[in-house]
Amino acid sequence: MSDLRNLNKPQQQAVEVTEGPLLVLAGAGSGKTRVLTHRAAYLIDEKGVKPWNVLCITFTNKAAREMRTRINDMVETGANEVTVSTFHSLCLRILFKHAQLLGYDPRFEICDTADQKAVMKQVCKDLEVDTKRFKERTFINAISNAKNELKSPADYAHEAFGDEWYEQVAKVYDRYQRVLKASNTMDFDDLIMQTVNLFKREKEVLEGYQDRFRYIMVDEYQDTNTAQFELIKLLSAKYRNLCVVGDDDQSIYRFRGANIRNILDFEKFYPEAVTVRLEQNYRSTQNILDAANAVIANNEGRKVKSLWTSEGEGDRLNFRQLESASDEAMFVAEDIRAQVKAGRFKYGDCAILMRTNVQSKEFEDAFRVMGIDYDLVKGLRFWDTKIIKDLTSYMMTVASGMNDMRTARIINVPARGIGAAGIEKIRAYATLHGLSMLQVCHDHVDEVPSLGRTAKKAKEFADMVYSLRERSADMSYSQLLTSIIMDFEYDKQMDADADTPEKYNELKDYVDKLKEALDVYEESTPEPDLVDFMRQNGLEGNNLSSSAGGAVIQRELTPEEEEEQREKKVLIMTMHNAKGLEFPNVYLVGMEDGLFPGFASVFSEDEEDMEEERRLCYVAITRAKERLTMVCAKHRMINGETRYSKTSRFIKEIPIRLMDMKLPDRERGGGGFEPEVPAKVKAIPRRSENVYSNYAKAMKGSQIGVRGELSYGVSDRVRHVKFGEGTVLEIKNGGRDYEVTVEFDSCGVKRMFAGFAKLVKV
DNA sequence: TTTGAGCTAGTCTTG
DNA sequence: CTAGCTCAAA
Repeated sequence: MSDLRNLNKPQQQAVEVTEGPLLVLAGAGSGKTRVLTHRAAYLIDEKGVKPWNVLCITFTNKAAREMRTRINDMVETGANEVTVSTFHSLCLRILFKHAQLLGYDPRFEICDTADQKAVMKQVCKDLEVDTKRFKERTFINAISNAKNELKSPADYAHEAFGDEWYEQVAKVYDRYQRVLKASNTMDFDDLIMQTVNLFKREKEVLEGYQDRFRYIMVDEYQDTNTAQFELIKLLSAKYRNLCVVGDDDQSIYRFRGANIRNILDFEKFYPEAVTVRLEQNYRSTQNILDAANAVIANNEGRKVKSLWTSEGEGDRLNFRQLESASDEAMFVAEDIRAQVKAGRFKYGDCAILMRTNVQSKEFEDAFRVMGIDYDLVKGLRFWDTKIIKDLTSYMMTVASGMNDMRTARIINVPARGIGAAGIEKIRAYATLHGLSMLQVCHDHVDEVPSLGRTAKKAKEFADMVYSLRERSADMSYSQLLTSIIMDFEYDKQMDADADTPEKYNELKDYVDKLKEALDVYEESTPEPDLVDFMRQNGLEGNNLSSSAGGAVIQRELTPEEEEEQREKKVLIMTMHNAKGLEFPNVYLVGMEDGLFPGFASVFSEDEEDMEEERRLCYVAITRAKERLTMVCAKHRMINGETRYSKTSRFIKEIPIRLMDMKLPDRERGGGGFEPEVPAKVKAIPRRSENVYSNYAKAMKGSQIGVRGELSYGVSDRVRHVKFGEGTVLEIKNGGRDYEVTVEFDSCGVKRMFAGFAKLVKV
């Protein structure tokens, strides 16, 4: 049960304010999950709130699971009655019950990312959109943004004001939405938007849920978008017991619709709101926190917070500039090995955090060379994998064949002579006659005009489906899957998809994983149903990692596996992926202007872009518990050309007193790699003046194209590797580098930094 | 219809 | 550089 003595003062306050709106500004590592779980327990055990009146909303399944177990551990009775759910699965459950009111069949399916793409392709073709000019991907993003802003196709068209692009999006959006509805499907954004629509339209339904969820808590509130904000606003409108927990400094998902104003303006929306700040950090040393505080203090739009710990200063932060990207990786690998040898950290205590995924390659190579086990956390999700999508589509087609999206996906996988043109003809005939594509293939192929040879192939395919359907009556789902792979020769496809033996094994692992998931589902569900299985799992975003051994494991592990991983494996992941995690020994890599902060934010007019990047830096720094090392390279290959970069401005925002230029104590292990550092740097004792001068030297070494080094001036002719020849219009001293404006003969005026552009006078 | 050569574009990413 | 996709030849 909840014991408030385990909490610090602000934490206690956050737990005890149970009535009315409450904003908890929870800095990184300040124990917000603790507060949330204690709060749930306090409501139920102390305030006598019924468990089923409590709702906890999170963003990720992982967070929901964690919250669930912790609430179960803490709440004395009825913990299972507390609703702990992600936004999407909450909405899914609500829509499930009231789909008819919105004109959907209650057995609607979820359209995931891959399905979206297929639909969009179709839509663009139907509307004869020039996909060279307007990319499918861009439309999908635009539609997603529109839905996150609760804009209907009509709203969108209304706001287009004759702008060609917006007009185009409005048309595509409208068509896309019709296709989804016709196939009784909702995409992820629909789940939220349609629930909001439902609540706005059906007052009694809304009131039912308001009475059900009298106490609402929202985690990671800074990541909410407009639709989610609206949803919460509606749900909490009657009782106004809304507790939101978040950290505006950790808002790093603007690019996918998160609206930081939701948290910044919370007190404006709810004037009676109580605000609690959690600033005591239980994760990192004071030096790490000071660095994080110093960096984030450069942001304008934020609620001022300052993290502190009672645990002491700890080590200073390490910074090193290496020559190239591979040197950077080798340096990190060597440093990790030295730390492990010294007995200070285990491999599993170490994490490499990078800005972009492409940076991982060098580190993988370095770790492989040094024989260090690692895990690369990929953004790829299990249910989004081609093979899983194929196999589940097969299963659904064999089971019912009602969903043309799924049938179309696999009808020619592996290739069996039914090409795109043939599929279109079958689809057209099916829509015309209100049949499914599978029915057409089975019963009406000869009526489809000009199918030619394809007709026979399509019939054969349908016959196989029907034959397996009959035999499948007393098969388990996993047996059905095995039969599918045999009957439809899917192993041929696996061969085609895998160019290496490792890849092939990976695919086989996926098949086994799917079988396992099917078995588990079937055994634990009284009335197993494939649509239900798909719906549940479609929302589960298990991330995958791939490791040196080629084995594939899911990110969510059993405790034993997790323990093993902690011991043995260095983790490589993006900074975004690291949010919410913590590691004793952290490496921030690629700390270069143009990489982190990224290109776009450096050149952006919008100051907010740089601020978001800085928040990401804040998130990255605060992942470290004990030791933080930041590294960068003077040059690296980006998009096929060598790019020279200056040290990240974020490094320069960290006070020098927190930095340590000392080299790590490395035992010579015969790795054959000697970092390129002047010998005298190693010998210098750790005195601050010297630290400063080394620091300054390191900084200076990174200055490419400083004053006086430009070989050209205004109105000179210059050559650029990519853009060709042009005339220099303007040279501006941007402080750290020159900003050069050039009019290129072939592609017009471009503005660039001299250090990046490598312009040559001609 | 299939396959492979050539072109293009290139943050981050939950459900 | 390289992954992913389009288009042209077989």
